[in-house]
Amino acid sequence: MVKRKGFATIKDVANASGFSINTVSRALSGRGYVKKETKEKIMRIAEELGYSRNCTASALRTRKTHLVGVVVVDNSNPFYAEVIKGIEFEARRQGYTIILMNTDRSYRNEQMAINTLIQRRVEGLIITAVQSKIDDIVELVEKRIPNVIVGARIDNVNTNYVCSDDYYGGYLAAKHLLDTGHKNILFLNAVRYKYAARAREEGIRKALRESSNGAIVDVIYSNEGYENAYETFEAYLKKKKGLFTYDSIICYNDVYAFAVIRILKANGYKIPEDVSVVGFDDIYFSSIVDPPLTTIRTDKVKLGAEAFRCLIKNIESGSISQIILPVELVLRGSTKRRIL
Amino acid sequence: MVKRKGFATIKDVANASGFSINTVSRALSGRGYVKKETKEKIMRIAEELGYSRNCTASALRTRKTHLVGVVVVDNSNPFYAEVIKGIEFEARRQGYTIILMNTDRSYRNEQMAINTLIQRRVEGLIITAVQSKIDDIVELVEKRIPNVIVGARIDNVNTNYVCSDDYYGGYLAAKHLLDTGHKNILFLNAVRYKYAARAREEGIRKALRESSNGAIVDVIYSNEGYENAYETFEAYLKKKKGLFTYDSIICYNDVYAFAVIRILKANGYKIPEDVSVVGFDDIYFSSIVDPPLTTIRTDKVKLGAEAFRCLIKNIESGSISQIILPVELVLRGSTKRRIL
DNA sequence: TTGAAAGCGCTAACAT
DNA sequence: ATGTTAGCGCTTTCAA
Repeated sequence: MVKRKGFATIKDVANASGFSINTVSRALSGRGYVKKETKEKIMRIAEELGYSRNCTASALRTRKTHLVGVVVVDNSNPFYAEVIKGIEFEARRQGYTIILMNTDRSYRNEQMAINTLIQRRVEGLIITAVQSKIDDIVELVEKRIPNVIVGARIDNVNTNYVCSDDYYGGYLAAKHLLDTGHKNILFLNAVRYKYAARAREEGIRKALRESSNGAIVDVIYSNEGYENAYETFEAYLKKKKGLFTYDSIICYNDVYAFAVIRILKANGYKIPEDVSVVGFDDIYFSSIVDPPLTTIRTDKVKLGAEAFRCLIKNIESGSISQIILPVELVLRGSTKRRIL
Repeated sequence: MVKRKGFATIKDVANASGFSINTVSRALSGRGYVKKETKEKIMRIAEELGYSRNCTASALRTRKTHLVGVVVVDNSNPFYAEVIKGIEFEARRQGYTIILMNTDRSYRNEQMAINTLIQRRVEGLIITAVQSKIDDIVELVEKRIPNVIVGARIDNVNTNYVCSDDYYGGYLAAKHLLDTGHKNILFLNAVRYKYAARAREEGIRKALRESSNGAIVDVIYSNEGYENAYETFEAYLKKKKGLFTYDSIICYNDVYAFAVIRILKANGYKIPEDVSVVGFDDIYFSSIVDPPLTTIRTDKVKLGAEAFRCLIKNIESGSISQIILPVELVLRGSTKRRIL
């Protein structure tokens, strides 16, 4: 504690204990042989001096930062928030630490974030952003920087991904509505360049093809976020002069569903008596709102934890994992049990 | 790109360009004089070689990691999520990067997190956890590790904090109810060791003292989280045999309010006709639920951004900031406009 | 079982 | 305007 500034170093501990720097290093880092007594003495003195291992230094030497970069659009989005929770939990469990960066939906920010993280020598990246272009991912793969994409399949690039079974989710949502007698479905989808948007739509169409009871589905598209969904659906209703001819709506995600329910209620429609509403994701609040939302659940925390595990596997063995997690239909109050 | 592994270093760039390591360093880091042409040439070659600055190395040398540690209970909690968003945004703007760690409400995890972050030589810590004991904070101050507490005042320790005006928030909430004719208020508070819980309760009591119209307030306490609040309030109602004699409830936060509304509805009470409900925080979903929640708003993103700025100020000048951000009453559908 | 020496990639003095 | 040298704190051969 005599040094002018900062923490004691192994050198300080070496001087104070009479052993060499090397011996101290081995004692404190745990690798290499050190006599038990020696080790104990060194540990004690380190404690006394307030020694704290300098990760920066050891990372430089060993080329292992035990750091993982996490890039998301917005950490406060309830979906991403839970994914991050899963990543952080698993990372901590395995002795890693995560650096979090938001992109605020800007492609440029995404690039800068990736760059920053590489300069910090993270051992890998978990990315949930992927703004339209996949060039950056290709570049990561070329640079041999381990990475995992969360929430989307990227079939033309050979890299890791973890996503939920969006296709089957769409299928389940539509099937439920059809099975309970709904005939006119509106799908308020996200914009089409998103993988999940396409997959969910296809799943829905499949269910319709199978049912062959004359039911129909129409699709409209909205940018993401409550506000955008709200605007889109409100404009749609206005165009139709408030006349809503569908008996059910599937929404791209739960937040879209909240917007839709709000607007429908404001226009005098009862949920689910007049219109059944199905969401996607089952975010935390979906069970709390009134009526509780019927939705396609996907385990977001698991999505994150799984993504981290893939990353580590990729770092350690170079193997590529492409994982699709199961989804399930959660029946709640926003859909009618049976029509007629 | 000839090296067996990893990125090109300034040494590689030096060799390839014919300049010395030092010149390359100055050219690429931007500090120190370099002739314009030289700089351009070096930049070009660095680009060609796929050079990427190694932050680990420069951090070791300069003792500046430009890293900030963020410790929260749970990043997926909507309140903390927005605080984190504010921190991350401001940090990124100022060239810093954040390391995120959850404590899962465990004091032990909190200690381990702080330890890990110190070993990584973060330049400061932003902590929103503070599980009962403040010993850790005291220790940080003693170790001269800059830190900012978010969401609580710690008066007996001389360190930075940023919180919202909980006392006035409580006052506002109660005053609103009293002004609109409510006479019997129940306050579903969090456990008392939380600073915010005590402050809000005191604010409420102040409003009652001022009004002197015979109104009363009773207080019950619940651990945090939707589930806990749900259980507590349900048990309370059951004890009262479903008979609820209050005309209004103030809840420790919005999530508590959601639980309360859910239970009251289930017991046949109409909100706000039978019971007015006020929350705290104004999290994102409070405007979306039905009825939209009257609540005391605090700018959570700003809370985070402000916390980061305090931290930097503390790092750079050693000055201590203790900031209390204003709150405001947001009137929505969960409270009656006037009784009688 | 311990120590000496070299070096990870970078920057800061100091010299030229 | 550029180069030389030393060293941040740690780990890793290689010796002893």
